[in-house]
Amino acid sequence: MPAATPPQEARRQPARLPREQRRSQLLDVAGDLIAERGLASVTMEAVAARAGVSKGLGYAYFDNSADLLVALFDREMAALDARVTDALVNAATFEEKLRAMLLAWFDVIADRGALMAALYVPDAAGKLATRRRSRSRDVQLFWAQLAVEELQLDEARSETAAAILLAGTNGALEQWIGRRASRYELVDVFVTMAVGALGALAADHAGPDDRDAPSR
Amino acid sequence: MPAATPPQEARRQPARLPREQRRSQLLDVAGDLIAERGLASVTMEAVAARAGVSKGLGYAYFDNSADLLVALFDREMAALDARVTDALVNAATFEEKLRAMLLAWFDVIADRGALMAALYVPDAAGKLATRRRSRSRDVQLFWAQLAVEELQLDEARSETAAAILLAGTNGALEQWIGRRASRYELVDVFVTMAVGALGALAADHAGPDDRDAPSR
Amino acid sequence: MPAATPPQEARRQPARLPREQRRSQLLDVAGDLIAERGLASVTMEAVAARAGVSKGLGYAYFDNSADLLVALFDREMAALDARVTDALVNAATFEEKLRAMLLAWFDVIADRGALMAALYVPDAAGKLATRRRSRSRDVQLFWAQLAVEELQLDEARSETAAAILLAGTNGALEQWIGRRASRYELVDVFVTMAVGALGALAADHAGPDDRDAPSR
Amino acid sequence: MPAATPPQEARRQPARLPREQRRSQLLDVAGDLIAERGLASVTMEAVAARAGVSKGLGYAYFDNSADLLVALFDREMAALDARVTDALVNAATFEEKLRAMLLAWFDVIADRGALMAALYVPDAAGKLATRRRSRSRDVQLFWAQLAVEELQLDEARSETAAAILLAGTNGALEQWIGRRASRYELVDVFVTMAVGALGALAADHAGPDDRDAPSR
DNA sequence: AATGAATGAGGGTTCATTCAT
DNA sequence: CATGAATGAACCCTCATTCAT
Repeated sequence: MPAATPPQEARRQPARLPREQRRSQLLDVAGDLIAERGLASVTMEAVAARAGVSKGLGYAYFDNSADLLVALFDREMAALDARVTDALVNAATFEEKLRAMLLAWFDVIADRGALMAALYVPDAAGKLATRRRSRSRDVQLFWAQLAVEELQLDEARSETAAAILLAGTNGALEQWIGRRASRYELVDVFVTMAVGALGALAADHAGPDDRDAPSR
Repeated sequence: MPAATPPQEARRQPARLPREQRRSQLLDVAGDLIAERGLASVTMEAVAARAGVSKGLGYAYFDNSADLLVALFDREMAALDARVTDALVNAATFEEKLRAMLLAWFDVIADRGALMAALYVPDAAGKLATRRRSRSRDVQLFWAQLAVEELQLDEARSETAAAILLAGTNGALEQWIGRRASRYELVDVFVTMAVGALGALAADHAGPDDRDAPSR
Repeated sequence: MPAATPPQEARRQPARLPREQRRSQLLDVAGDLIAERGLASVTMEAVAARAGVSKGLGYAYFDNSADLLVALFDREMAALDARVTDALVNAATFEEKLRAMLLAWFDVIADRGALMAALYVPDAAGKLATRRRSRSRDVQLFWAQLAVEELQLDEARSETAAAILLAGTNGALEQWIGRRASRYELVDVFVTMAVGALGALAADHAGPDDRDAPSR
Repeated sequence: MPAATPPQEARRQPARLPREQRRSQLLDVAGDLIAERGLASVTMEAVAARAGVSKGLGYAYFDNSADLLVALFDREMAALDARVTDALVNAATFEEKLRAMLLAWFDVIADRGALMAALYVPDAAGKLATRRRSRSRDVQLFWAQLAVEELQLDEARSETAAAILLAGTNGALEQWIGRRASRYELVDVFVTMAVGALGALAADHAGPDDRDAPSR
């Protein structure tokens, strides 16, 4: 956009800012952009314009645009983890933990909705995708471990089960976003299903030991 | 190596092709690109280059790259549906159907692997996303209906459950792609979990009629 | 435009056509396009599509798109000339001739309005502009000659006067198109002005013979 | 001549330029292009190439080529207006004003010749045409008003007369450009004609009150 | 720490035109 | 006479990124 662009957005903060504050402001702006216009709208140029700083400044804080995205992802996920960790403190049983985690998760989505959705969704491209995958794996292992400890599942199946359940939360999320069920209904159904599923798995495991034979 | 630049890509076919064949070739090429470098790598230019045709030719077949993607999605999903439909013919119980569908699905993935993964994964942008969402909803309703009929779940929870389970298949898929489990193990685990989950849901529903009280 | 374009416009005439008829049809189509969407919309592709023939066919009739435009211009101008010539037959005085010509001209514009306007307007580019200029010069000389004969103006000034008056008709045309005056009012005003202007010129010429001296 | 390709165009100035200066340079270049190769030759790319800057730079100054053209038009017309306004200061009678304006106008054309011609000529397309039309209307109304005040013409006919005379100046211009008459001859002829034309109109108006009867 | 001019690559799109069939 | 696949040039536009100040 050429000639005489008057400042059209909020979040202007022209003057010199201490490093951390400026960095944080840029991330905020990127987050707003994502929430409003999607991941693809996060260009260094757009972020700078909206932050009211010059085009080049972003590069003093992030090596390139992919890095900016990764930094934002890390910040948001750290916040999410903090909430989940908090929620887990008071949960005793596996079911309670599951429920607590889901509620915490839904809380964060309710707060930073579109942003989280955009960040959390897999799309295979770039550094962000790599980071996301690595995080997903961590979360998956955390839950797999929990299932091993609390439900005595074997490790391999526990991991698979965790992957499936975690992916399943996306389904719940979509139902929620599509306004087809309330947050509490969803958590109830999900927890019931998860407990049922893991129970069945534990039972199956205890039973017929011929996992590679006849039945298949 | 001097002079004579060798043909750098397969699939070169500079000659005149009948319309349908060229169209199909362009879709193939787009599929290859997706599988190798992700959705975002499908530009009209890249497709043309790889197909060994001129930049402009693609526009004689697709209005733009979004349309090309939708066309590819439709083609691949039609193939998937055909296989799944075949598989369901010989399945009697719900569990058998589930297993049949999953196996058919994995078969297709085994064939067209990364492509399917990339196409099937949710992201936020463009016509493809719309198309995908609409399809997902259809599939979800199909399974929800099945659950209602065969397991006597109520409709609302059945829908939610279908959404969760369908999303869960993505988890299984990732495990498989990450080579962390075999196709058959995954299907076993998934079916066991699904049956357990739906059973728990049916039981829960039949039981305590106070969906908003004590036990929760 | 790709895939399955159904015939959306009239003037289809698929089968083999005698040469002159096809040529004429293509010119008609080009004329329609100009009238509806302006000169720039006349591309070989658009003409072919609207005529319901294949893209390449136009080149069997016109060497290139500029030639097509010139051919159309010639055809339309020939029609205009025929009308004007007709109108002049019954006009005796210079004033009558002027009036007759203007009315004939307005008639044609009323008929083929937008097309004539687009064709007749100078825009400096390409063969069409050249042709238009050459025609304008011819018309100008015709009227200059008339003024010399009937009003005894000297040739040089007569030519200039003709150029000015002819250009002036564009002003009248714009007034008409802008609906700011009726055709008859415009002709009246124009004829009055033209006669007054030429009379003043004749008088001036007769008078002070010092065309390059004091008064200036 | 071997090696060392010489700088092929003047106006190269690769270095960093203050914003206004660069903008102005780009307009200059566009003007040159128009004068030499017509309106249609003004593409963002051609302007950049000729200015010796990169393809994208133009977009930092103008949204697109249509905007660039409008900016150029505005700049040139402002210069023209300034000259005409100057010239009018010392003119007392209508005839003197007319003459002053014409001379000022011819002066500007002599300076920026082909450019003005190309910009001032009506064509059908885009923002430039809109701008030009609006300006033409303003100029027309200015002269119409003058004629009303000084020659007691009625408003409606005065407007029409102004439109015709203004358009007529294009004819004079063409004569000049075609080197068929000198600037002073043209102004003389034009002024004589204009005064004669308006006089005739005033007389006609005063005379027969039956504008829609016998004589026609 | 910050600006803002400038580059250059990448992708989009349209058409005139050619040519094998 | 007619089709329609294919090319290639010319434009359009957006950004990541660099760099002198």
